[in-house]
Amino acid sequence: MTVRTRFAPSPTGYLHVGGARTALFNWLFARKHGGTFVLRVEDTDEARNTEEARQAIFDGMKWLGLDWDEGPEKGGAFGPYYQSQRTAIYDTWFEKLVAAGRVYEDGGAWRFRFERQPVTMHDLVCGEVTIDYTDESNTPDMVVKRSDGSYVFHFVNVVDDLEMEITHVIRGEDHLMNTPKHLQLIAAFGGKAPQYAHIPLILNPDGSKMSKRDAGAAVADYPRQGFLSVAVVNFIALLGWNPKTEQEIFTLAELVERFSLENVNRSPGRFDLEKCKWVNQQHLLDVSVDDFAIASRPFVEAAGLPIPENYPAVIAAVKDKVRLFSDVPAAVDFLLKDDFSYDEDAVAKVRGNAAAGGLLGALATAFEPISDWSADAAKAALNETAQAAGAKPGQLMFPLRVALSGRGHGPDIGDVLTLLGRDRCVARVRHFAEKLS
RNA sequence: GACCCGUUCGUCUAUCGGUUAGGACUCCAGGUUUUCAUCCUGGCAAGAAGGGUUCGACUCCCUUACGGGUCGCCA
Repeated sequence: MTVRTRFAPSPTGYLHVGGARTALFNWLFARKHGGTFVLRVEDTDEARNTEEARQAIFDGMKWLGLDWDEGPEKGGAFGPYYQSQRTAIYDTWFEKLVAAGRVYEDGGAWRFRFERQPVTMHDLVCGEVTIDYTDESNTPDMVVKRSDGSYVFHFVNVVDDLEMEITHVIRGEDHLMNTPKHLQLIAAFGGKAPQYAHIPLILNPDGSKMSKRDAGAAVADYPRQGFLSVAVVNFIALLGWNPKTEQEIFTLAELVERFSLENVNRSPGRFDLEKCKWVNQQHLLDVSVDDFAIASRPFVEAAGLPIPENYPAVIAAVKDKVRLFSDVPAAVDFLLKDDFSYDEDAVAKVRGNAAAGGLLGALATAFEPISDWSADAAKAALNETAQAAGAKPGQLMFPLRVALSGRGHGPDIGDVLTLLGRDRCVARVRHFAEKLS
């Protein structure tokens, strides 16, 4: 049996992390087993569907790297993949229910008559769960066809999973209580039920349900914030699933190799943006300087900073010090423009050393005549200046850093010296020395 | 309210009856780096509560509490 999974979003809003993770697990499971991953658009709610939402979902999946084998833009033997285009198919399946006497009219709508008995499901994640359908007041017969002739979710979802020969339905736990309904429908059709796996939901940091407007909820925000898609995938994969190793940073291929439904957790997880950023930083370490420069450039431009010719060299100096591409502008601004601001705490720290001003003044003078400027030449000058004043070279490093960058943290001083060039270094050191006095 | 699912450091998690309850993020302290970051070392920090079962329970059972989910002519 070939594995066939599907992701079936309704285009009523942007792709959020919960949906993305559902898509991811389906994708991973299909890839892991050499199966087929289907994308099906559940656009039966005409009032709420929008073209923008549909596009946002496609864009989100593409950004995450979750390519589908069948579905919109791709085709396949089980199309069409928009439910709004499958009415004729639903009509024939509905007739089966009519013929079997399992539906009855109620107020213009058609209800499916449940078998009044306990329904047991064997969920790949939740295990065996039994819901009692004996009491009709708790489980009223469900509407499958609305009075306007359209079909409801439960019906089309089940029909399509059958029609498209879906073998594994991996979906959010919010669907667990729907499953008996679906099982009853499948039984009425005489169909073979897919295997179900209900995965726990993702919560906000405070434990509340994560929904729209919550920080980190929209997948589209991640590229805007400068996340790498592989990092986001890595992070959400580990939220509710664990690979049973202490390794935490994975490539897509490694996730595929290790993924299994048995290791999906049962309890909902909270979304920790800090850890997500850390995961991103770890992945950033593997990005080449050139790729990093290309990816970070839009963020730097958006901040209104000029892009110098030696931009890749600038990036090389800060690459390993940022967690997101969006951190880059603030990390490089002093390298790209002269009117940067000084961090008051760092300046105060330098003022704590009464000799700093004089030393920096002397340093500027020592820098000035260097014709063959380099980090080594500058450092040699720094050592001489310090020795001449009877100070340790190390004492000058921090003041120099603040003089050149305006802050106490940043790239390697040697890199800064090189990138800035002699004249700017002299000017900045002199200016800062005067500022101190 | 009824019905389902769940509950290990603040967060993500390991443990599948016997462990000093391990790792990661965050935070703190040292070390390395003449500077910053990386990195290394160390530290803080957990089995919701109460009953059982057992020689022995985080692990199995029950109850309670708490959290989440579902109860639509939404999906």
